[in-house]
Amino acid sequence: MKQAVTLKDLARELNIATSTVSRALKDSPEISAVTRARVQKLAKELNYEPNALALSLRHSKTNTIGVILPELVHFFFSTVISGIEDIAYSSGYNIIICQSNESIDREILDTKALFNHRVDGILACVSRNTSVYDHFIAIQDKGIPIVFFDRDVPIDASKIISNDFEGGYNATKHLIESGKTNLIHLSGPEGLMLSEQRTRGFVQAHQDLGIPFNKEKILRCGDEDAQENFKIIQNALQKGMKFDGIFAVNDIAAVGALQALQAAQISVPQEVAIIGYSDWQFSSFISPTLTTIRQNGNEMGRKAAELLLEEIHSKDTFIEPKSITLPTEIILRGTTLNK
Amino acid sequence: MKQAVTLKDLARELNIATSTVSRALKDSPEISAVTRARVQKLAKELNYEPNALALSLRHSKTNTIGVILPELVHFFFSTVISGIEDIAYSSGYNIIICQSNESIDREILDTKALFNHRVDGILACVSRNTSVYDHFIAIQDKGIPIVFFDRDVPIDASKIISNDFEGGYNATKHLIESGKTNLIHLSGPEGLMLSEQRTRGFVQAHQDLGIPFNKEKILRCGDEDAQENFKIIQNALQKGMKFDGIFAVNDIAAVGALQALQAAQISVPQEVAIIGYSDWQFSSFISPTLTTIRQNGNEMGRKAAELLLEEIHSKDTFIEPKSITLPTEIILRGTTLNK
DNA sequence: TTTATTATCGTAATCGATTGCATTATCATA
DNA sequence: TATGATAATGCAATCGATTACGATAATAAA
Repeated sequence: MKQAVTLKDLARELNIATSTVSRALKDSPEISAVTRARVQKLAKELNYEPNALALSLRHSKTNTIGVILPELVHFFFSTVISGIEDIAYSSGYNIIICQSNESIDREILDTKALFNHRVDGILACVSRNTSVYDHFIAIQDKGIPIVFFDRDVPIDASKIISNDFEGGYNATKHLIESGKTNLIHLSGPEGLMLSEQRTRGFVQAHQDLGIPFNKEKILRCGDEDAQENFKIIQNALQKGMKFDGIFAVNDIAAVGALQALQAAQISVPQEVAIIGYSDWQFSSFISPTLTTIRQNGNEMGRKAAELLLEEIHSKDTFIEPKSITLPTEIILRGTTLNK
Repeated sequence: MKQAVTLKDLARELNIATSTVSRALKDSPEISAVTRARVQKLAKELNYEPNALALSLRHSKTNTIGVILPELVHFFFSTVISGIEDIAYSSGYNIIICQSNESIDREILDTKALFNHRVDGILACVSRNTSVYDHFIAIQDKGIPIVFFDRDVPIDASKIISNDFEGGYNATKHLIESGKTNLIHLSGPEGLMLSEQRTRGFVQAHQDLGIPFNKEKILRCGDEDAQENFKIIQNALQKGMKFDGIFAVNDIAAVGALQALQAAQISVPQEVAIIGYSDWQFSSFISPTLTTIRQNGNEMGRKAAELLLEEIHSKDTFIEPKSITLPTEIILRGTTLNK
């Protein structure tokens, strides 16, 4: 096991100063062509690679960005990461990934770890349980730019989120316009702004289109768990609840609902239509195929990374935080009547 | 925007040497209790955090491990990463992730970048197009341990792979034992050892169970693309090919096949049974639910990380490379007859 | 009182690279 | 033959921390 080759090694070998080696390697005109050639030849021979740590320390620049997100095993988030990675890579940045597992404690440790690693910036999607934001503000105060994505936060920073209100609104509107007027909504966890926005869209669409609405139409479904939602719908059916359309806060919940309906011999979409959210990979595989709202995760990741890099590169001059809202797209498939 | 607080800042403020500050912060008995208290108090006040870069440079230890894999948007890989992250986190390590996008060039750059960042070790799943391994060997030679996962490589290093032969064998055996004897196999890309192993299992099961076999039964399906496999099966049907069971190299291919059969009004599993591979999330959602071979990605990630950490911690004393083969599990569902 | 001992803290080298500022050598010009 | 200009290279500080070693002072022992 050899130790890595350093500038000093090259210098010793050639009997010159490390500063000369350093300059020669970057083709500085200060160094004679002969010396430059000798240095570069030896560097190639010994397979010299500069120590990024030393460079980072010297320049106070790591060319690394940190990413904090709630979960890795999640289709949407994986597409976001992929988008981030694309942009980061093509700009010469590496990414350090931390998953908070929806834990605020973990999130706090992650921000600290990323700061200690002196990442040049952070991309974060806060955990579902985050209600204080001091750990992010502390980081910002130390001059590290942060861009938030997917989940909105009450912090003065750039953020890029999906238009969840619009998504919820259009999903609901689509159901209503296809003739369904007695809708229920499987809503996400309380306090998660994103799911509350979708719910708000659900309510607003009712009002705008003159469809009566009451709170009983909202069933809280908590986690992304098909089984749980299966039971919720099964329960509702047993209680004799009447409805002809379901707007689920995500595709997993929609699948649970679909299966409950199928188990109860209720035809989809004829008797009950279903629309999900996020366009998971499986949504075009199941039968009937799932109508859903697509959020472009890759795009979100790319935009977030671009925004962050912009802030990093202009760290000196103050940059006004931007808020970007990405539009959603409705994907019409088999679980709704598409007239 | 404040600059980060350094030891020197604390030292200047208290009018003592940085070495004293350093020792005081780690409760060294060399430092008087009074001084210790003063230092620690100020450190807390100013929110001092040690610069991990400087520490890494000093100790030649970054507490970071690099991960190279072909793709992020992939259920199996995301579970592997999650497993890696679990172990890494609980051991105080961060992970830097690079996706090669199945490109050897990209992979080479990634290994270089990770080396330059002086990661303490690397976990790698080689790209599908990797046939030379110099870039990995170069890294090894510099004393950085590498553990390979999922895809086998002809390198003297620890590796942890799934028993693809067993998986292919059991999948085929299951089909045969459920009464299907005229099977076809949608195989993965040529040269990818993992898919060749599955194919080998397919062939071996035929031999062991006395079922005639010929090469026409193997249809190469290349990528993980439902559409492509839809067409392959559609084509086969149009050509009048006869079969009563399909073993697909992955669940995506299996879904494509399933849809082609459904489009042709062929009942699954009565007329044709299907078994996939990997147990993607959607496989229990589709209809009929997909019988498949489960590989425990999380487990693979955890084991790989554990193996790597072991090598990192005993970097001085030579450690014999280990090869771990993880067993697979067959998940019986609706697309096969389960007697 | 003197020496030994201990408690406490500072000095300086180090990790690997960069870079402003000498320094030396060479050559041309006055 | 000085002298100034220029080319080529070396010295040393720096980034932020650690740590072996040295230094000082106070206290204890002789």
